[in-house]
Amino acid sequence: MSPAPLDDRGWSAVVGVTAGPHGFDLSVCVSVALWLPVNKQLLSEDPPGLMGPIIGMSPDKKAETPGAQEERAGLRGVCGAGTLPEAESAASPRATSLDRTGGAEDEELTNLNWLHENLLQNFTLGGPEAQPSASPLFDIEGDGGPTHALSSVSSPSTSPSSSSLLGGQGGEKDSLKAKPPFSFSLLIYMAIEQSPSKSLPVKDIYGWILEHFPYFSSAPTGWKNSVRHNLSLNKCFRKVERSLGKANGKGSLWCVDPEYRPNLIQALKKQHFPTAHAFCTPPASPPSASSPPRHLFLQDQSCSLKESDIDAATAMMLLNSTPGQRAHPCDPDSPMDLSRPDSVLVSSDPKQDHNYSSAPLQRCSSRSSSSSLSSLDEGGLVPHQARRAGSEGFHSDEDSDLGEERGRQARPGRTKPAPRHPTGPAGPPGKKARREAKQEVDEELKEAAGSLLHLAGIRTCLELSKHSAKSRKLSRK
DNA sequence: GACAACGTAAACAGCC
DNA sequence: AGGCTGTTTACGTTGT
Repeated sequence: MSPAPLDDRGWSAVVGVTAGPHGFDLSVCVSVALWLPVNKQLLSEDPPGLMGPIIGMSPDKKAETPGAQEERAGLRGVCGAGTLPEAESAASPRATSLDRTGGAEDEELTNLNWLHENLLQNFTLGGPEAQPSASPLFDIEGDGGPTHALSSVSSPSTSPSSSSLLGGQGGEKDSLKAKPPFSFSLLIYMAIEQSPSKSLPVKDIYGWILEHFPYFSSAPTGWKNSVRHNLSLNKCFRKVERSLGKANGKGSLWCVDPEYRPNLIQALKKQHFPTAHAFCTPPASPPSASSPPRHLFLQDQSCSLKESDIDAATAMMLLNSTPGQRAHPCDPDSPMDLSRPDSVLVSSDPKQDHNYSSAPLQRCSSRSSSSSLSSLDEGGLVPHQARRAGSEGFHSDEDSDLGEERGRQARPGRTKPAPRHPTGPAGPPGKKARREAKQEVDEELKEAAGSLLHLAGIRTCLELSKHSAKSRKLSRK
């Protein structure tokens, strides 16, 4: 099914991919820019019209006031301490240009100027200097303060700017209240990823969400329940005990299970891309003169990019967490250890998203259709370790302290191993020529993906795969 | 229609 | 006692 350019709430995403000078060379300009409503019509409507699915929420429910911000300040200190590694060392309190654009009014809902000026730097796949503490999505500020892209743009306290993130002028007041196009798990993921220590107490997660998605400030309190529900149920998130004797020790810290991060990344990717296509065809209301730079949109050349290219590019972007840059409380060894095959696997299987209980199996069942990276999977890169039989909750074979601690149980009906349909080189017998051609294509894809990874300084077992592919090639000769 | 993902609500227990 | 946190169950909606 082809995705609608915009969802029913008028949200869309901006995903920029600029092919480098060498075609597949996407070394730099892969940018993603969150989301924003571009449907002016929708935005100009009254809130109920804008809210879409959430209309159904009972309006009588008590609105939550965003009071978590001051709490957040207090909690920040907690995050980096205790059982968690000191990850904030790289914190570099700096005010991005976003801060300065707080009062800027966007003339157009589709004016992506703010995006260009404020966010792109943070989202580009530039060199290491570009992202001191890169996150799959954001330029995570070390101090987790309101200096990062999103918060500075959308902080309700600072702003009109939030409206710019949410769509700019005019109906911003309404758009502010628009439900973000992210699932709770993704919101949580983003919150956690943006924290200096890559872990947050629930309260901070609330705070982050409130800060960046003001919609929730006026939403019924049920969303908090949903957040907790997600944290508890979603295997992507792990609970990390606070250090003993810590003041404010109520509750635990939550972090993203590195093993499941690819799933979340994948989910994020999926959440962006369908709508991203909207930008292939210019929106109804064309960007103003101060449109974002060429590389912001797919348009032109980018439109001609194969989806696989885009996928690969996205993966590159999302994986823009150079090894060693971040410490992860849950997995100090490798926050996003790109040397681990499972860390780079981003499949296009919708079932692989992230949720609840089937993630590990889902990963195994990566169905690679068009994604270059997925072709890695085909290339035998599905990590053996990911193929855990009956993996429920956190696997017993990994850091048992946490795994046992949570004792997540199987959700009946939630754990159905998706059948894996390998589409690898094995083709119909007797069609030697076609088979070889297919293998050639596969190998080209692998090499292309490898180039991408190489450009990002990522070494994965793809190279091994390449080697083996070449070996196979040689052995065939 | 089945299924999965997701959202929401609610009950409950434990802790502070 | 009340609020917060965490877990669990249930159900509805939506998309595939």
